[in-house]
Amino acid sequence: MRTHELVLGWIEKQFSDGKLLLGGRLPAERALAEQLQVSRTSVREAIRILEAMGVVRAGVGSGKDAGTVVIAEPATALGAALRLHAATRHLPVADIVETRVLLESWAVSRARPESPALAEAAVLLDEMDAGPGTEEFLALDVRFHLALAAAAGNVVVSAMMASLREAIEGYAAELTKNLPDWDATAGRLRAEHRAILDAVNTGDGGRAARLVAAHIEGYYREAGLPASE
Amino acid sequence: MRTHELVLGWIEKQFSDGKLLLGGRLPAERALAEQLQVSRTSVREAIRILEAMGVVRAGVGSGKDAGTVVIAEPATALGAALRLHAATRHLPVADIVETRVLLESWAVSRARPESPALAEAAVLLDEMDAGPGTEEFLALDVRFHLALAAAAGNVVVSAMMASLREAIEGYAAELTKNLPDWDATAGRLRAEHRAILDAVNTGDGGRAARLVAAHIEGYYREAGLPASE
DNA sequence: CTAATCCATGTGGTCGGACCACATCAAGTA
DNA sequence: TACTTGATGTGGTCCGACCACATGGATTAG
Repeated sequence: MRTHELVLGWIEKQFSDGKLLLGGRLPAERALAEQLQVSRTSVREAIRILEAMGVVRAGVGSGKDAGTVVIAEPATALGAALRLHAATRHLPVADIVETRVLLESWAVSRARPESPALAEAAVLLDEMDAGPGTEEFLALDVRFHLALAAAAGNVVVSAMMASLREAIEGYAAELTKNLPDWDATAGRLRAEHRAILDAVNTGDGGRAARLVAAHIEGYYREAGLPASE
Repeated sequence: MRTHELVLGWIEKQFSDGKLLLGGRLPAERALAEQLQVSRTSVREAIRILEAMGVVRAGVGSGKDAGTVVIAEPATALGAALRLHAATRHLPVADIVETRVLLESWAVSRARPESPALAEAAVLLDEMDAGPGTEEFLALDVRFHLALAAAAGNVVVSAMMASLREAIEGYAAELTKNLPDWDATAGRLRAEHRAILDAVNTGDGGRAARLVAAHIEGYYREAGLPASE
């Protein structure tokens, strides 16, 4: 077993033993190296992996944001992984979109009308009505869909949705350029958003699921989603 | 921007430009360091991340399996990420199980009866009838469910399912110890497997989805899935 | 006494060099 | 011909050094 894997195992054990909590700090790299009797290099490689996994964040300097602190951002890891594999052309974009439809349909069908995330979603829709630019509109769109997903109360599904979105973010931005009339599309999207949110708020999960599936698939179809290879 | 991120970006660009294909090799660490005018340390940190993401595999020595070669194992990355976050108690096991039910139900409802993966699944069921030990039974069970998922033809869903399974693998193994009568449970699971595969083979996706959901939820309920915190 | 300045301290980030273990392959040898 | 041996190239590990940065206390100017 390689040395950095040993370090990784030690740190993971600290996690499962509850000795490292969210917001807590790992020992300093030099201290950890001495404690585990390994080189600082190996400690750093382990920390690099944890950082890529969205489990810790490394900060220089001293004080508040310094040191290596424990965070909880699973979407970071999933997003980076999907993005990399998409870059290698081994994850068909069509599969990613299909998975997004699957997860999001489920999420809205399970969303609880009393969830505070829905109130946030409503605010986002108002902002989208205020006539933002294309880029801003898309950013709000992402947040709206994530808020919808959050209302289902399953953090795994939320993280996966966020990561799918991140993985095809650049791709989606490219697609908007294929649209014949952005203003018309934006108007349609806004209306569909209202309908989806309304269905969720009235507790009609089935209708919300159908609407959101049509919403996503319709968008990619209009923008010219290429056939899978 | 940190140096290893620069290296990461360069390599990712090679991917998206199609200059690095599956089975291909990255330049040697020392060569890459010189080419990008960075230290070998930074190159190694970037490679460590790619390795954790399931994008490359590093091998020592020379010849066939040596060097850093490009692979495509997205499930590795997703699984490791979920496992780590589960260890930090920030991913409720209940959410993971729920997501597994969601993905697997969808997969079997979409499975194509003519898929070769189903034939493989049938073989696995025969092996499970041959009376393997508990550990072996569980290993076959994993492969059976993955084969079912593969029949849906969506690699993203397959990868996510595999990773969910990996994340709670140790946990599931613990659960079996809670079972009052393993032989009885194993017999029931085998019967349920047959019913699921039969539903898929006859093209009854709806029934297959209901069966698989009940199959998974029933197992965790029997084994005493703790309430989410 | 107050306020600004300066510096000691500790953190991660980067670098270059060295050595090791390993696997292969070619040259040399029995 | 068959075996041995060494050269070569790969990743794995370690060490020591220096840098940039942020803080906090000591020092100094007002």
